[in-house]
Amino acid sequence: MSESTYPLGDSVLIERKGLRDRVYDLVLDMLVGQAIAPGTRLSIDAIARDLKVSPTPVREALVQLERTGLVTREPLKGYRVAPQITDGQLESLFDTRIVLEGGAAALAARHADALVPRLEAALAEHRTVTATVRAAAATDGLTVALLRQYFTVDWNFHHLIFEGTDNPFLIDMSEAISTRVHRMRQTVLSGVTDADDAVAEHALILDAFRTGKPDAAAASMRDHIEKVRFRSRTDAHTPDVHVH
Amino acid sequence: MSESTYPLGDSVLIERKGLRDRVYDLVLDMLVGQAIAPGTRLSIDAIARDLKVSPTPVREALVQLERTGLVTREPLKGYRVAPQITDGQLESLFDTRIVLEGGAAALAARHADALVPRLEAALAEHRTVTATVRAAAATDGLTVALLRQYFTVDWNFHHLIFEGTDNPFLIDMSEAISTRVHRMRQTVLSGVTDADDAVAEHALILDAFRTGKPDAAAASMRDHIEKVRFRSRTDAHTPDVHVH
DNA sequence: ATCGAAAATATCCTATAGGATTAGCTGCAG
DNA sequence: CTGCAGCTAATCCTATAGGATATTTTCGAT
Repeated sequence: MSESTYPLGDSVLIERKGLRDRVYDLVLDMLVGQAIAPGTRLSIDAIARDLKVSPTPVREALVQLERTGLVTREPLKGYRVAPQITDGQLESLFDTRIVLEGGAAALAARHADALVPRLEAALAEHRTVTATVRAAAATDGLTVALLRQYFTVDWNFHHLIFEGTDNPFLIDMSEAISTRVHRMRQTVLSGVTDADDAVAEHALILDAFRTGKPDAAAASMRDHIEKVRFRSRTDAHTPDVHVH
Repeated sequence: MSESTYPLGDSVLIERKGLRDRVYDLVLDMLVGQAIAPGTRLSIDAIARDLKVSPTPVREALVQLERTGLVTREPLKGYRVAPQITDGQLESLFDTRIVLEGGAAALAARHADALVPRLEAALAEHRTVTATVRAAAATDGLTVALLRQYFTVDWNFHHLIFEGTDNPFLIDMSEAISTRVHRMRQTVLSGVTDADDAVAEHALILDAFRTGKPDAAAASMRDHIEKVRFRSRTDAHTPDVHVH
């Protein structure tokens, strides 16, 4: 038994990617989803009990999480949620983004013809969600889920450019950046007031890609990130927006 | 007890960084040290028996190794040594290095005054080891240890520039690059015939840093890596150099 | 002789138990 | 009331055992 006789074994086939990855996804969602206080202890046994698995896969997932910078580890003392990003680290993060995403834009411009349609679709979705967010903010119906959706479509534009490079190393590094950017947004809470600016700047980047010139694409990207940096600085210490 | 009364407790304090990191270092040395055939299975139990530890720390070390790209993993099938780098991946690696190290050079130029002395020392060491390698090659006394030493001092120059940025994210990414570059050198076996070229180009980079201009530093670094790429292309499929 | 199938081996994956260490709390002295 | 010693409890780390799966070997049929 256990041939392909019973085609309804799909549900168990989905499970066939190891417990480790499922635990990883769940803990990651928990970390980027709801803002958890930095320094909170992440007990291996407690997580294992909650998820009804043994500590071993939890341990492996945390090792993987550690390399993303979301959790920190002290030997013999356990894992903790990484401390809030400092102002200095924020500047370093933007410097890194300018280097990485600027270079990625230049490389992706080689395949501009294949990339432009995707960017257009992503930008259209970005516009739509931005309008929804504005309407919700006006009627005081801004939900956390809607915020997350906005962050996703915003980052999706940047991610497409990384994928456009067709460079596995750069794509891998983009994910390392992604987790940090998400974490930054939890604390800064910007990126909602400047939604229109972001859309406009993304449109400029798209125009640059339409020209097919690598330098233009890189310059527009660097310009965009530099402006995001500036807006983040000013919005850094303003009180949070009210969210339902 | 356990105050600073007994200062001889240092030896046990060295051990106090957990088995996982020690296993990681050992396996990493094994992978970058002696060239292991790609696709070789890395049995968790076998490694655990060899190192006289339980499988758990081995498992964690392999998860960490997986993110460096040195080993691959298939769920329910185990770990293997990552396949040899392909020509396309090699080009991608050089593209990534140009983006990352070019940007790092521009950022490190901010602290050029503190960085230049270190680069001078590293370059001097690079020169010394290069002379030793040349002499050894002439007398047919080229050892693997000497080769490793050369690779180390060569990369040390690049690593200093990353550290000069004082940017934790870029430094972290530099280590991700480092393992790939080491692995590439195992297969390409270049970097020994062009030792003099490398030293000369590093000297040019140092000169650029002396001017303190970020653009000059970045340009010299990109130029260097581009030349390394070109030399790697030509040397890619030449027979191996005889090494004792 | 070659191809296919089935059994045996080795390996991974998960679960549970025990020793060692650390964090938190209670109680007492100053 | 404050500070410190000592104890309790929770946690991490390591080790071992059992079930499930993949790979290899062997045997038999064409």
